[in-house]
Amino acid sequence: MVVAGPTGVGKTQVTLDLASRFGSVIVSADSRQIYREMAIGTARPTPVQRDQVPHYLIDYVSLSEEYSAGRYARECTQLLEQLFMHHDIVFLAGGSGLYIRAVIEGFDEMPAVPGEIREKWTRSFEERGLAFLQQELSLRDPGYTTKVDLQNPRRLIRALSVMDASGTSFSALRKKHPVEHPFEILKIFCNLPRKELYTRIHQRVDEMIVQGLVEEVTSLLPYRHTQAMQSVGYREIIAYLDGASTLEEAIAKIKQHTCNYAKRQLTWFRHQGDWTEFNPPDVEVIDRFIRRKLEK
RNA sequence: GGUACCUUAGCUCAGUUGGUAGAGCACAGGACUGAAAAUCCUGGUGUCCCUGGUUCGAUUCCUGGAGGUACCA
Repeated sequence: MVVAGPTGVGKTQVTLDLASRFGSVIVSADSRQIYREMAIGTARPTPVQRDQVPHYLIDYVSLSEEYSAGRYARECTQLLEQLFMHHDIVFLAGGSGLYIRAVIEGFDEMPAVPGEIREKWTRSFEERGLAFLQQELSLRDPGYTTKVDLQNPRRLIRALSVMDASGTSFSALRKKHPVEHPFEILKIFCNLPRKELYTRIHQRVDEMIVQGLVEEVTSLLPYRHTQAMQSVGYREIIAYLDGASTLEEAIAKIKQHTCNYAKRQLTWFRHQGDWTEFNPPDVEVIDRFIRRKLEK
């Protein structure tokens, strides 16, 4: 069972309810809850919730480690194999669309890119601009030029880095071979009316502050330059701690940016695969849906 | 009370040597195979504070008024 949905929609509670009903376990598909040090700002399930149902891939790596969708795809797939030896049903739940897709559809094998190579290309971008990257790409992999978003430096840096590390063209590595899974996949999408979702997000941000988000971010300042710390909720509090904004401004920004993020998630899932949509409080409805599918 | 400056898109502001205007953010839509809570793309007619005046024509210049900011009393 894959449970996805925008941030703040109530996935955690629904998945918890469902998993306990089916005597199952939960594997997180969340690119930020995976970090041990981040709890409040990522709305990680509480210790109480984690006592009710076993959770995996939460609280899993340290901020000092590099993590990636590729590593997630590998480790999650391996984990699922193990879990299915003891369980008929496993819940994969989260909002990181790419992570979920990487597991469901598989990720092409690509060589690891040493940090220095990416840094090298990042520097070229900063010093010589986007046009330079575009030019390099059209020299090394003209075919990919028609597929990538040429305006997006991240994509160009990624492709050029992989080619540097592998010596092969990026297109040649991007085979998009679908994977075969030894299990059935049922996709459940949690959604709410936009307004209601945004209201929930606002409330949740206020709760995070009460729970001590500022203190959490303060304690993580040594990691401020990591990618994970650029997440919504963290970067704004860092700006506040730097004196670049007031707390009120930071909170308003977090609310806004979280809503922006939720919208991006909705766009992703709307166009990525066939999801059956539900309203999160309707555990009964989802339960019936799952049982009907299981009978077949 | 006096002097100076400000009043333009939901917000912060730019601009028009007088021919009714534009950025960022917001908001909406979209992309995205290893940094993905990231990154990127597309979409802007709004009594240009109000009132008279000058002018073929004023948001732009002038008069008066309202609100704001700073300084002086």
